[in-house]
Amino acid sequence: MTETAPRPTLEAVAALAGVSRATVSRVVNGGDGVRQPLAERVRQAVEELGYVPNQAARSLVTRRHDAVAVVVAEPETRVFADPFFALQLRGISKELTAHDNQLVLLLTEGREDHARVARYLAGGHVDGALVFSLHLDDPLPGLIRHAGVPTVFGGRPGWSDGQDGAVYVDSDNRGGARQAVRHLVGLGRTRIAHISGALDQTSAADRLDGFRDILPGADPRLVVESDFTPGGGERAMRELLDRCPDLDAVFAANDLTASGALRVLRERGLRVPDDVAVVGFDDMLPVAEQTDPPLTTVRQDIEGMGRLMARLLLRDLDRRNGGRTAPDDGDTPSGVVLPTTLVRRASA
Amino acid sequence: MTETAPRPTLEAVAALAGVSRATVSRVVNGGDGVRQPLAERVRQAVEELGYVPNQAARSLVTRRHDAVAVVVAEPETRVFADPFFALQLRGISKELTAHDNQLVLLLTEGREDHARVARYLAGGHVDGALVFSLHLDDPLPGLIRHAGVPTVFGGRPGWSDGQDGAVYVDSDNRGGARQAVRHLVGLGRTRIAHISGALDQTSAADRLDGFRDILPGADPRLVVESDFTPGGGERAMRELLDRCPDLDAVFAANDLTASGALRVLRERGLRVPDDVAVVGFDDMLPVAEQTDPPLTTVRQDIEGMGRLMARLLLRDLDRRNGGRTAPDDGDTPSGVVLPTTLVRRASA
DNA sequence: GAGACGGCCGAGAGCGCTCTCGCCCTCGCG
DNA sequence: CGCGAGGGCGAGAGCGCTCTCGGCCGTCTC
Repeated sequence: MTETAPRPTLEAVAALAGVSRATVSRVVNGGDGVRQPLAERVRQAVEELGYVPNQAARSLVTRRHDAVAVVVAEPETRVFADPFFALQLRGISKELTAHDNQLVLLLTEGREDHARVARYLAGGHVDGALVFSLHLDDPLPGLIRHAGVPTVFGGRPGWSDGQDGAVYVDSDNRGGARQAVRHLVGLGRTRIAHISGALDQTSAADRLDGFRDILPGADPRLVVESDFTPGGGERAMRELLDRCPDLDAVFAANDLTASGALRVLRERGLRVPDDVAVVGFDDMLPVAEQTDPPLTTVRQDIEGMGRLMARLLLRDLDRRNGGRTAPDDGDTPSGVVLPTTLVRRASA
Repeated sequence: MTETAPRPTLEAVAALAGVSRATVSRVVNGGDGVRQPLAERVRQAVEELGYVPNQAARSLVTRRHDAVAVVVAEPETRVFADPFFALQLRGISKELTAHDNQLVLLLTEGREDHARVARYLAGGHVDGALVFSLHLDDPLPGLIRHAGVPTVFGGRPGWSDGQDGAVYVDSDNRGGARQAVRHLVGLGRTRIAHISGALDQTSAADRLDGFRDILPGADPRLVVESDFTPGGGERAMRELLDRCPDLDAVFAANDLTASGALRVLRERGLRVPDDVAVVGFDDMLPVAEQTDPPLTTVRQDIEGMGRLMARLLLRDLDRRNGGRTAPDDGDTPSGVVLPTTLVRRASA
């Protein structure tokens, strides 16, 4: 098994088919300008030898790699604790493989990794990058832009360094939050609290903004910043109850936080939704459906976000490449925001 | 920003430093056999031009890619619903980047993807592969072995086609199960049930075997096959209670299953651990710590498994390569099994 | 029927790197 | 002071592919 079978080359195929390398190349890459019978003979030779093009040699001349980096800036373990990231990855993967692109995964653990990633991207090993950077002060987006690699961001990036044209895909966090709060208002709730996520993340900030859109005059004590985790949700819920024992609804920044809040409410003997209505965000199924009671929440299409990111990047890439500079479809928006929907279950 | 800055080549560096390409190459690759001052001059030129080697050109001649594929065979969404896979991936990523290797992620969704993956691996685009294949009847491992790529498996692969020498990393599922059950026995429990995972996965089968090791004469009605999900855990628990209302302990195949079981127990008014003791498996923190009561469970070092897989593969690769055929450290075991530890919390 | 045109195919020049060879220069030793 | 050995460096040959260019032939036009 260890014998290194010397892989057949273009040359070999050409010899077998009795044609030139150029012709084989043409057939392998789409086959334009080669007559039917000849092309067929080449295809047979390819089949017979089990020829697979050497990507390195190809890249060397085409300067394309058909590979895209996915960069996940993750100082915290959090992203791994919920399936959010995995789902996006899946969407990305589907879209990329549908277009014969490879997915190179770069996970960053700390500052020292930033330089490594920047170097890698600048090194031109991949055609583009999909970047997930959650925090406003993250230097990574800046470094990446500087590297000059076509990039699409997952989630609205922070505006910290005035990057105007940054292309990103996000879901409508603000609108989703409005839906949630409006729903609670519609239920007749009047003391509605919000447990936000870490506010150095745009998603958390946007959800808070949505909350404030509907309740501009909300008592500031009804808003607590938390961190998107169940444990954080518990702490925040306790604090809210201490501050305002009479609250009658909670909009949590995500389902995990909501699950923590539910636990505290139960522990304090408060009934959900009778005493306190609870709405989450994400519609993360294993969480939202399994809470007690099942969670009313705002659904976002996570896998769809991933797919869309990949699609935007690929489109950009082949525009630069094959470059039909058609101005009519040239309206790549700098940011695409996906809609959210409210999913009603038992908690509100 | 769109201007394609022509990246500097070895040639350019050589010219600037006033040496030959060969010398620059030597310096870039470790610098043996180049005198100090010259090497320094080269390094400065590299710095000044921002030179980054072209990996494609390099691979073309070295036939190495410094890249490893991670293949996740996942017909089901399940793996994505728990952080298991993400943690392994993280371990793998750390180890690979520490050795300057890239991680190419291949997610497979169905049968048609198998051929694609096999072709990719056989195509020699990567130096090796780390493969996660959960199901016994999965054809992927076979295809991959056939592709002749150095491979390490995550989890003991099924023996379906007598692959003797397959290298794999797994945790001690059987031993861990024994620990769990022994603990329950030590608590004085006598009617101990087991909710297994899907038995076409070796991890589930091994845990069941561990259970039987300790309780060879267990009432067969006390064992129910489930599917590693919370919902499955609920269904299984209901069935167990219907069959044997007098059971006094449950060993669940993983934490997710255990959480479902706990919910049913609470719903039926049974106290944990007073009436029924519950032990899980995995020690998946967001789950195990957040259940009510917190879960006693068997911990496995998931990230460590990932690291180890990567390390074994890399070692194998550079043995084939630099090939110090040292027979003394040549004892690469065909399977490495990592120990598990019992973590006692409140549920048992 | 001749010239022009266009479509197919082959020849050959690289893409940027590594690595083997062999030259030269230096040092050690007789 | 002469000779041999050895280490440092440069020249050059590819790695396997793509792509331009030019030659050939068939077809269309007048």
